Amino acid sequence: MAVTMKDIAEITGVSIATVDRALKNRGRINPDVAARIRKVAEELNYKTNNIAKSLSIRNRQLKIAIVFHVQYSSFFDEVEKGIQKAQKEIEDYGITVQIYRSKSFNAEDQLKQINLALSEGASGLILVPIDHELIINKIIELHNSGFPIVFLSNFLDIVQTIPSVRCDYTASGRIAAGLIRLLSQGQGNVLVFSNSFSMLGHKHRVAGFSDTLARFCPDIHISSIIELPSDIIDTYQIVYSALKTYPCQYVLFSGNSQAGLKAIQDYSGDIVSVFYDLTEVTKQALIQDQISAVIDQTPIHQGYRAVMILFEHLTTDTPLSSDKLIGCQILLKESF
Amino acid sequence: MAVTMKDIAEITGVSIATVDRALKNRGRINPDVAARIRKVAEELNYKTNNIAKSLSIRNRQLKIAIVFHVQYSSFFDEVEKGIQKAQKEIEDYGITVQIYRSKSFNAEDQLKQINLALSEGASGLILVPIDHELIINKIIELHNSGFPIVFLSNFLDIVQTIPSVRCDYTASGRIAAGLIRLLSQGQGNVLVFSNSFSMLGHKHRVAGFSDTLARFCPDIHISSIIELPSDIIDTYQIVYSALKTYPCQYVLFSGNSQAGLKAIQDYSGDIVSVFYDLTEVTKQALIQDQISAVIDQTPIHQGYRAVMILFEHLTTDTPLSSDKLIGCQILLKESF
DNA sequence: CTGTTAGCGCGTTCAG
DNA sequence: CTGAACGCGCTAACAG
Repeated sequence: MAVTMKDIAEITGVSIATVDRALKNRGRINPDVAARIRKVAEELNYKTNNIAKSLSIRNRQLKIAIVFHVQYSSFFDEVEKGIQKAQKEIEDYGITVQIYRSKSFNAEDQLKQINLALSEGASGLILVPIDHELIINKIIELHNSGFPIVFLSNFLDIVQTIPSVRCDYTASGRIAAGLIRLLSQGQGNVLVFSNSFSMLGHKHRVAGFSDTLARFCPDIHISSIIELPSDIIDTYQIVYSALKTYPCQYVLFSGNSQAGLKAIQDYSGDIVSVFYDLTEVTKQALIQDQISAVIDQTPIHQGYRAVMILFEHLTTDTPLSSDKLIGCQILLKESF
Repeated sequence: MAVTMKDIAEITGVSIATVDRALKNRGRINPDVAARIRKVAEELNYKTNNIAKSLSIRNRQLKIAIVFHVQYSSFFDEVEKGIQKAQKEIEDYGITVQIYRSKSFNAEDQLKQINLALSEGASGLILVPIDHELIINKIIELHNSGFPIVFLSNFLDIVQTIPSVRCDYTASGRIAAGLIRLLSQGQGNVLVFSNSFSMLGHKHRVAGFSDTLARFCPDIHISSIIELPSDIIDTYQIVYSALKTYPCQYVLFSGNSQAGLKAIQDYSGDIVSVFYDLTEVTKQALIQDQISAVIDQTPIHQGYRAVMILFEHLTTDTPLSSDKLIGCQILLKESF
């Protein structure tokens, strides 16, 4: 049996409340008896029982707010599934989870959503931060006041002390390089498409890709790196013309996969491609041999982890510290 | 706020104890009031709060016993890490976890360990079952008496109603086929090594592999399928001589990786290989380009899930039903 | 500075 | 057949 506060109270001959004060540093206690209690607790290896604790603190009405940076995205739709899974697991603890969505990449609106969440009693924030002064300032303000924040899928290198639950972007770039290596037998030209570099992770990913290629495959050349917009039509046109401009046998694609896929098909060259992110579109393309591999960032897992980390922090005394990097997965048509 | 038994008691004008009897079918209750209570509970969407429940039932001293089929294996060493992770998560619920190990593939000893576990008060059993009459009979006996059992990493097709937490073996075979397809450009001979077919999963895996190859890659031929013993020296010799006997460019290997790797190196042909299971040995081989890819069955995850499933069953009223298939992962040297 | 008490939601006696 | 009362381990408000 694990040792309880009651045990310690009996041993030290004080009341449970005093043990509580000593162990949780709630002040108003004689330093000597506090020290004695702490010593006994240490010796007996006392650990607070978090499930009992949570039962008791449920009247605090803890609330986790999640603020997205867009109204909709297929990726964040999956993230949300993970959030819901976590929500179910923690609802018995009396903790509420609510999602707020800002207009796409609109910093002012995201700020508004953050404030809304706060006014609605959020006790912690999970945020897909837009890289903008307004947001950064707000984050710093909250963070300095001790308000718990967790970044999700994205991060800001300005605020290093806030943990971020996201894909290991560099690793996902490396793995893409590995796949291109296998597919190409070490020779040829790759054309790289990436979505917005205003999302820091995408920069890291491309860097991971090109560094690894340079290291292991000196005979594979990157014919160009093209940054993609969020608009689907624009994406199509940019991809299509890039394919004409930069001849290549291989494509690494991250962006709107529907547009990318269509452009590659319309171009009708002999192209072997690796896409990021599993969606119905990429899955079907994989199965139909239009894509050779998909690298998935397991968005469900990301959403789940983010909520659970904040939950643990709010409910126990786990500090919110380092980034939680989520591994990514290689998928082939045989994976289904 | 979620609705509690107290709420229902107040609404229906009975005591909490009566609500309890009605909702948990504990008998000794007037059918009419029971029906009324159940109706209200239904309407209010009452769900029992499992964390409160667990606090209350902790004096039952629930104990999860895990019985392995070997004393040691690198794979089950990883499985154990997952078990320990789960153990930490559930210790606040007052649940004990204990591991028993039988002598390698020794059914009599495994039976002894099972009985030991039971005599030491196990309330549920996680088992890596040895495919032997002694074990099967014991399992059936326990299962029929309603004792909760979960299979781990292995399964027996005789006892279909016992859930099994394990790799999706067929899928892992398919994925191997996919990797060989990519590596070979669809042409060549593969030599397949598998560990004992007395473990049912291995049969399924090879079937998944050859079926998929036949379907997608008619020009890749399986030169032979070799069953491997557990002894490391024997493995080495069998692999070595198989390589001489069956010329091939590709190898799919599941077994003692140290022996397999050494045999392939000593043979010194030009062989591209895919290995199952990530260990320090296969990881290093991957990094040093001796192996092209590793398919990992995420043993940690398996151990973790098995414990959590049994935990949930014991602590809530989740039925123990269908198999939980764990996906496997493709690893390249760029994955590290 | 310290102890008593109530309560979180549920399970379980023990009276009635 | 039903209800009051206690306990699981911890927090918190209130006396003292």
